[in-house]
Amino acid sequence: MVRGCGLSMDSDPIGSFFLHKPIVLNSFPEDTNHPKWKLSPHNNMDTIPFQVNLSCSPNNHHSPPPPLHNTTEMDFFSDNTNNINDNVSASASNHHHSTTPPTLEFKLNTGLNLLTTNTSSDQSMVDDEISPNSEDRRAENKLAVLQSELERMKRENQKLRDALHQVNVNYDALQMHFMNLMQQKGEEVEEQEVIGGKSEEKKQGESGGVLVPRQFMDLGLATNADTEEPSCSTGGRSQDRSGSPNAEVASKELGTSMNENVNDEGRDKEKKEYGRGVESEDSPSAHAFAGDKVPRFSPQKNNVEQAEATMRKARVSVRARSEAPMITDGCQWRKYGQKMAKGNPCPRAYYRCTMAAGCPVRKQVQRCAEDRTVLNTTYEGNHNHPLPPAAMAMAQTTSSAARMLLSGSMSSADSIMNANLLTRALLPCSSSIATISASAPFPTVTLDLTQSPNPLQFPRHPNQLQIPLQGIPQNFSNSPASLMPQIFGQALYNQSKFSGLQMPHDADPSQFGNHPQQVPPHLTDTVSAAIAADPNFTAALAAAITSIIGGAQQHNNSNNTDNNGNMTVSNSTGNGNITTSNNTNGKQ
DNA sequence: CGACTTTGACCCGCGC
DNA sequence: GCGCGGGTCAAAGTCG
Repeated sequence: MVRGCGLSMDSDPIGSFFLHKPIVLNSFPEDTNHPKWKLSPHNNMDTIPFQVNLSCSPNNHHSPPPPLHNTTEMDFFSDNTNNINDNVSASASNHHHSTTPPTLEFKLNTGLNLLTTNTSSDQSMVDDEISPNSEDRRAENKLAVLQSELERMKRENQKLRDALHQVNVNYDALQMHFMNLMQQKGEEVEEQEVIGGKSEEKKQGESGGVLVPRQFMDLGLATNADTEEPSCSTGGRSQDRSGSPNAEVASKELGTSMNENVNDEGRDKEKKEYGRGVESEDSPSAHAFAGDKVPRFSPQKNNVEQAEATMRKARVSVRARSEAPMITDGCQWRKYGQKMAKGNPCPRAYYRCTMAAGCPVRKQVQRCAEDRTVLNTTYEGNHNHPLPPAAMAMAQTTSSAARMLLSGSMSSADSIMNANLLTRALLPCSSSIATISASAPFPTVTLDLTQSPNPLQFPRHPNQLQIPLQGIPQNFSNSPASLMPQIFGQALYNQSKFSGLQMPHDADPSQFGNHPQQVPPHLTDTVSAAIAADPNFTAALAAAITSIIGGAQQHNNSNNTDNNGNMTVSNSTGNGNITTSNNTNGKQ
């Protein structure tokens, strides 16, 4: 889900991401109790649109929402609000008797002008006790106070920018969430139209299914997604199918028999690559079941399974500079092998995700032969468990982009179309390019986060189209941007979910009957067209990708925000490139 | 003692 | 059929 800001993203996803706390550029003590500082329990659009929950300080991204009226939720107010009266009195007295250094003034809320205006009594007292240079000293004090105030305001401004950035992130995440919900809604309607009462038995199983935490499953479901329904916290739907043990058992049983119709090569290959130890999660039988209950249209069915198999082979590759042996991506990994790969003196390490039993996600880590500082991490598979919250904002926000990008994995025409979509999505804020390759053995998304001033430095396929991203942090090793693989891993799942894009348009609609994740082609085409036609969406998408990565970077890097609230990363010397290589010629 | 890493062996696909 | 390379397994070792 979306990090920080205490935003209630699950409720009122569209209207309420605006700010819970107002941005006020001064911090007079009286403001701390001003109604405009009170958190709005609901997103009241009547409130000033610039309300920001400033609990989203760079160091507080993962903190729970602060309680209402909590004066400490803005750290830069804490100094002023907690002991404001003490500070005022103490400072006032200090300044009557000495030339207090400006450092003490940082804790003084000078909005009261305590040091610059004297009452008649004060003036008389000062005049009685200090030297004739008191006027000069007062002027100096005033100057110091103003300077300190200026500094404080600068800090406040920076924090407000950060908060605004976070709000933008939340907005983008919500927008993506909304898009996903809309797509799923359409999918659901379409499914009902297609299968009619065919799923009655299944629905009974769903109703009695076990509620499985699927808060993040919409993007993170593994290949058992064919029997489980991913959703974006859509409540009932999220538990539909997903937690249904009946459906899962049925899928295994039927899949076993159905699998007999699958070509041996594909089956064996899948079992080899995904079946070991995780048969229940990722068995080809489950996918076989997903297609239909009755074997028919065998060639089309093979196409479906081939598409799904290809999607399961889809990979996400990340190039990043890191001195660490492995980038931190928020997941737990266990090394299960290491090999010397040909053409690279550096060994390739093999890891599998251990965050959940049977998670099929694996990754390979290998240093670049040309540049040992570059770590090449390749992810494969999709998580079958909720991802860390920090990863979910990016996951939800970028999933659609990756989905569009990847949805052309089977069709060169679709590849071009989706590349264009993503390009359109990113170009509004970037001068970058996208890449699509037809020569990779399987669909691969490559995210190049190395500090290459020249995006063409690294070898690419000649038929690649490049989409550099704006604001991708270049120092990847400790950056939450390293969570990007999860995004694309999730997106790969979504891609498989939308593998209907690759299905023949004349395919038997009943094939979708028991494969709720698959959307009939015309629906996804419609959705894609709608997305592509919406400049707001594309702009938001581009901003989301940029700002989320940059926002995550806040933990480790100093970020800057321009006057428009756009995040820039301090080390943005290079370009973050997304390279996708879609196999259009690979074996099917 | 459990989790994790290391590392040699094994399996499989592919090209010749 | 054979060799090569990629990927995985699993026993042994290591670590906290």
